[in-house]
Amino acid sequence: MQQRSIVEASPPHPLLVKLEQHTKLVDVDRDLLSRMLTDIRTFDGRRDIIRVGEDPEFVHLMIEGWSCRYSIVNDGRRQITAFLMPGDFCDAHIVMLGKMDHSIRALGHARVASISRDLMAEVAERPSLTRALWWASLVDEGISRAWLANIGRRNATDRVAHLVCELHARLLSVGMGNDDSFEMPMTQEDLADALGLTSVHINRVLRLLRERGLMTFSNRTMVIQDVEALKREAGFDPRYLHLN
Amino acid sequence: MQQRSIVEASPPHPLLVKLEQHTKLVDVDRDLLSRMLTDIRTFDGRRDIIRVGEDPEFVHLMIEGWSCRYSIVNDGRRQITAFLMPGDFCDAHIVMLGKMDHSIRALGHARVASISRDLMAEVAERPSLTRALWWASLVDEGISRAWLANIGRRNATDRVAHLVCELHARLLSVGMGNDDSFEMPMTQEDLADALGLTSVHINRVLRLLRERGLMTFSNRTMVIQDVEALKREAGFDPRYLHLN
DNA sequence: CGGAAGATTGAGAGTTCTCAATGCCTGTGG
DNA sequence: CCACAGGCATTGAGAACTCTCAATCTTCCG
Repeated sequence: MQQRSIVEASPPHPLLVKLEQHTKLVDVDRDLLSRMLTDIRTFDGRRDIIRVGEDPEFVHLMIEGWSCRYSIVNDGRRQITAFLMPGDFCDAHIVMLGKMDHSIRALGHARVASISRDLMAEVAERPSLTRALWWASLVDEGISRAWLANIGRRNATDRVAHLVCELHARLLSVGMGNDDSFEMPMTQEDLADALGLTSVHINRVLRLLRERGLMTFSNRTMVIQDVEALKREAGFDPRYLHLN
Repeated sequence: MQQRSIVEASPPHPLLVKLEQHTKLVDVDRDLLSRMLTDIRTFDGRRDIIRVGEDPEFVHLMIEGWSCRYSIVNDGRRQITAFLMPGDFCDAHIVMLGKMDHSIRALGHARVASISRDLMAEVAERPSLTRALWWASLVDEGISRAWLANIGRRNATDRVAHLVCELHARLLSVGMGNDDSFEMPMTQEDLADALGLTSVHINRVLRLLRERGLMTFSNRTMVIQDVEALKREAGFDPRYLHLN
């Protein structure tokens, strides 16, 4: 019972919060999910979790901290195509596709669960979980499309604002972060590589947003001073996140 | 046998070619797939097949011609997030996600199959088909990431070159197009909206590529004069398409 | 304390955009 | 069969946004 109370005292795991938004899970499902969280590895800043071309033995799931998907284009420049936070799968697709077509790297301190293919097969037996994971994968696809619109059709300031709104909404949806601030281990260069800009320009844009009283980013902490104004600036419409 | 020879004379359906690349299908599967192709609607240029916010009764599948996914950002500008060709599903995800978070529009003359939810449920009963459709959806996700890298980290010329290489490879993979040319109903404005550029700039880039002897686009026909040089220019690495 | 990574700022260059005019092609109605 | 309208393509000129290069400052960590 002590164990139980400790469990109840700590907030529910982001993965659970996320999946239960749209799928009713029963105890069998929860047990299976908790077995996914047993084999956990720690990565410290800027180390690759998986590299392009690999066919990893395990499926990886973010437990704590952040990571990013990225690709290197031919001239050596990097594009970050997703930020992953607790509850996000790194490579559920690898079961189908074989080799990774991009890499995944930890940002700051991160803990990642390794899930054996056998266990994933067990998960696939349960329709409720299959549906839940499929749903999560489709939301990721929606996020990817939203990033395309962001990079393709917004100026630098609005891109930053939009990304911040998204990360804030996603954190809240897994029971993390705070009404008006959150921790974010990215460097300005990471933001640049995610938004199709340079770190120098990101720096100027952050200053502008700070001067306009919209948000402040320093010491790995994002403080949103005026949530509504920031959303308005970014043209942020959260429907693509398919939250409840 | 006459029937047979007619079937053999006409090229196999793009959807079959696509799915059989990675999944062994049996006759039951093929029958089911052919039942998906019975209810076909025709769309003529620039008409929406599905609109953002809708929860369509049918799932849509491209049979002939092209369409695009697109979103409108707050200031009215458009971002195309995917080009769909025969064999591509428009909205398989709608079964899970509910409302559309983007719209889909026909480009030029297009024929689209409407598939009832009942039939989709039947499809979902067959693991081979489920796997095949899931695989297709994951490839779409990979394409989306490749577009992010393209828009975020390549200059205008290389973006156009990369897109052309991709469309060419995808057409070949479903048994369409030609070794060095293909039909493409997009306007220069469509290309611009897909690549995060303006139509004026697309025009200049097309001229440049033409003058350099790499490719020519006119009268809705793309002619690739030097395939290898174009791939080199674009830094095109087709692994993200997961072809065999 | 020293070194390395990251943040900040300035100045000038470059790519892409905007605005605007013109040309081309196609389908339609007289 | 021709004139015309509308959509699309093409070109020029100047403006705007973002990049590059480079120096300096700050923070973090061993």
